[in-house]
Amino acid sequence: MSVNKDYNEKQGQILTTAESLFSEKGFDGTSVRDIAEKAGVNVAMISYYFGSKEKLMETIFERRTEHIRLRVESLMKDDSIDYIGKVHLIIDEHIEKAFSKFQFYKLMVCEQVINKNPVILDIIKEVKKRNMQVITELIRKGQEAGVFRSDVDVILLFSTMYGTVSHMIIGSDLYREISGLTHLSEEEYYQHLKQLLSKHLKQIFKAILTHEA
Amino acid sequence: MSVNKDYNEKQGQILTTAESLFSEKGFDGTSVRDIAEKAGVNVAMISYYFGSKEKLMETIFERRTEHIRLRVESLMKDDSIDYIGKVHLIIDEHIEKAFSKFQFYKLMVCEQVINKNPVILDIIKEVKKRNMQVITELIRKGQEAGVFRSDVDVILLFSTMYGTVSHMIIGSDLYREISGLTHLSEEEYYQHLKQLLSKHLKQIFKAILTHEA
Amino acid sequence: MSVNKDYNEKQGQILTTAESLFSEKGFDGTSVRDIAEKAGVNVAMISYYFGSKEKLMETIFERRTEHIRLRVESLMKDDSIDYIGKVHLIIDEHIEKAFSKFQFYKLMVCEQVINKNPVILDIIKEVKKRNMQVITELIRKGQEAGVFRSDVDVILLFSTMYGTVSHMIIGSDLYREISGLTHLSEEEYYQHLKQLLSKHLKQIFKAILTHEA
Amino acid sequence: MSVNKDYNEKQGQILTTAESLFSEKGFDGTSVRDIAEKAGVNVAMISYYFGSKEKLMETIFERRTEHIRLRVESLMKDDSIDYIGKVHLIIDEHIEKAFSKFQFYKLMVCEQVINKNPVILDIIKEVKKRNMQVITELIRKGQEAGVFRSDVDVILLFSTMYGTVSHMIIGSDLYREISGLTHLSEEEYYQHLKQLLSKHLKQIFKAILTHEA
DNA sequence: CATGAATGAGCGTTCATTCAT
DNA sequence: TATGAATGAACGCTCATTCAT
Repeated sequence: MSVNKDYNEKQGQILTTAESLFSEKGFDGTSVRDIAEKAGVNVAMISYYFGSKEKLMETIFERRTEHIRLRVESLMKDDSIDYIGKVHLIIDEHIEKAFSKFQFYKLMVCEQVINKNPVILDIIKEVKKRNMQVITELIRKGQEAGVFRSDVDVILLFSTMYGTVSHMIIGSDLYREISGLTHLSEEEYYQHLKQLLSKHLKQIFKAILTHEA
Repeated sequence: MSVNKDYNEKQGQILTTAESLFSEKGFDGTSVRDIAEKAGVNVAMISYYFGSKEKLMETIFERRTEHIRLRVESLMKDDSIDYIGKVHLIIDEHIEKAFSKFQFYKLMVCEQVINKNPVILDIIKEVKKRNMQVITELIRKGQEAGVFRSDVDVILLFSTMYGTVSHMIIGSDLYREISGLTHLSEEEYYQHLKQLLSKHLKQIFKAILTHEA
Repeated sequence: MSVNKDYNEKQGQILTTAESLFSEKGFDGTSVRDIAEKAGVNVAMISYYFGSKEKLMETIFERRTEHIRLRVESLMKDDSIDYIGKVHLIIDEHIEKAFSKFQFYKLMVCEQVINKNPVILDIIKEVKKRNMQVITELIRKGQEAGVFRSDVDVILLFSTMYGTVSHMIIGSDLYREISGLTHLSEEEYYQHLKQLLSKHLKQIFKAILTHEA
Repeated sequence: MSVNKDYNEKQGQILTTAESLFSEKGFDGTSVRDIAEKAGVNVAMISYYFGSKEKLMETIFERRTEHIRLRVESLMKDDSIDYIGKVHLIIDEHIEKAFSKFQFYKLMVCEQVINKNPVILDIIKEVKKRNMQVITELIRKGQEAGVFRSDVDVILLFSTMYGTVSHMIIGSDLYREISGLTHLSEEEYYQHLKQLLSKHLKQIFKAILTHEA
């Protein structure tokens, strides 16, 4: 099922380093020398292993595709969880994934904006479609069960979930400053954010999906 | 009141072209020769007018600062509009601004991610703080009037507004495809999106701000 | 007799500023913008007044030609001064001229090395030949009078005079440091140097020109 | 003992070519493309090997430092050579070194004038101090032995040696023309000059250092 | 299998100069 | 007469990539 190849230690090192640097300085703002140096490998090794800088970027996305994909499918079928509970699962999984690989999520946002590389764009589109299908299906069932309202725009709901989380991650520095939480470590502040976001999004989803407030 | 200088025709041409290219290909992915060629000016003219590529970018942001800033302040004082009405004004103004300068909004998202240039980051932070203050003030008054709930997190609300709109603009291609609206022109699709977003965000704000659904 | 044109105030300002900058940073290391800015004139004015940066340099040399030229000719004919006295006059005049326009002398040294501009080289050659003729003539007369030795190489003598003085001017910083005279102002140190050089060169000339020590 | 690194063939080729071009056209008057073309290497190779144009210049000076340094130290201790003989050794060694690397000596003169690069200036100062110490020590011993006069200014003597030789090298074209020796090759003329300079400087040193003429 | 050496292409910038006014 | 605006050319340098070993 997985398209992920196995990467040896050096390849993994390069991928992780590149992901980090691309996310911090952008694709064009990062040189292969930067990556090679920080990853402790030879410059030529990047072309050698991945073919080119572009292919390296694509490999980063391929490697993380698995991660972006919502994994709640099996739980969806679990009848012991109600529809709102399943929505909560989705929200929490998304938040968890986004914050655990926040550098990659930043990178993904930029790549969508710049959309220079069609391969990457396809990967992003594919996984987004996939995730939307999961949600669409859940909402459809909820609607059939009479739990969810019939006039729900999944795209908008999806955008709010992705958009709000992305925006918080991207602007976390500013919001930490405004919140006066500069005394927290990044890790602590992220834990705090995750809780806030979870509650916030659940409130929004409930309001939009259900008949009552 | 405005800090904007006046730009002559060529300067304006360069600024608009650069904004467009930076937004499409990123700052580092755009060369000054790209800009010069597309703007129909000499390469040297960019340094001549703006000092450097970086300064050009900063000038783009300075020029648009005015635009990003919410201008509803005066309407806020208009007693003939109720609190929810004022919230709607804010939402619609933000959507209108974002879509009318969508390239700049994309650029702004990427610059926040990459955050290489502190001058630009400061501009973004400043205007975001400013806009949040407007909203905070309105909500505070609404709370005093007993119209709005007391447990409102403005940052989260703000992030949802900005994040949802940004996300729709960034992913508009994908969502147009999924919606099956590829027959619409970009302009027509954007009009459609704006309406959807307006309704969507108003629903969310109402749910979060007010006591009833 | 003089080929010097009259320069208006701005032209003089440009010439003096350029002479100083060329001497400090070299011809190619100085931009016309540097000169214009420091001289407080428009950039275009340099081309306007002097035709080009090269012509400006040539004009600097033309203006100073008069200054480099030894002016002892009339004194040479004064029978009340003996031959050694006349040699002393030459030495002191050269030292005085070199130190009073030390920036130009530095510039002259560099231009001889770089010898890119034939016009300037010609100017230098002409005035050097002229000055050597004065000395040659004096020495010839001194030889005829039996005061000076017959085996004198004027070129070598000339080189020692010019070379020693140039070298002291060029390396004055180092020599001031070595001499432990850093407490003196440049002006004071130059006065000191001039006296030392005068005595030193007179000693050398006497040794080489005359029969006794 | 030597701080000189070993330079491979291409590095040596670049260094020699650059030294020649810098000496002929000045540092700022020489482009890295000039050097690369004349040295038969790629432009990028200069940055690749030396880091920058400036560093290349510094490397040229580092490479020649060894050469400038007077190497008579061992001979100084040879008791079979008298003090005047040792002075002659110094003079001849200096002349030999200067003429064998005359391009570098020209370069050194210009760099002292322009003194833009402190690294290079330090190298020059260091080696000059070093060489002056050698001479100072010799003269001191000669004075103790009663051979040399007590009132000797080493700086002036040093300046005369360096200055005269430099001046002859810089103005060799003019002096060859005046001497009517244009039929000689540069090599032949230099041999001739070296002999003249040797005799001339020895005569000067003798006059200044010793009690008799 | 891995890499140091090397390179053509392109980068952002500065240059001396021109020209319309 | 004097100058702000503008420019083609060249600058030093970095880039991703190739290739012999």
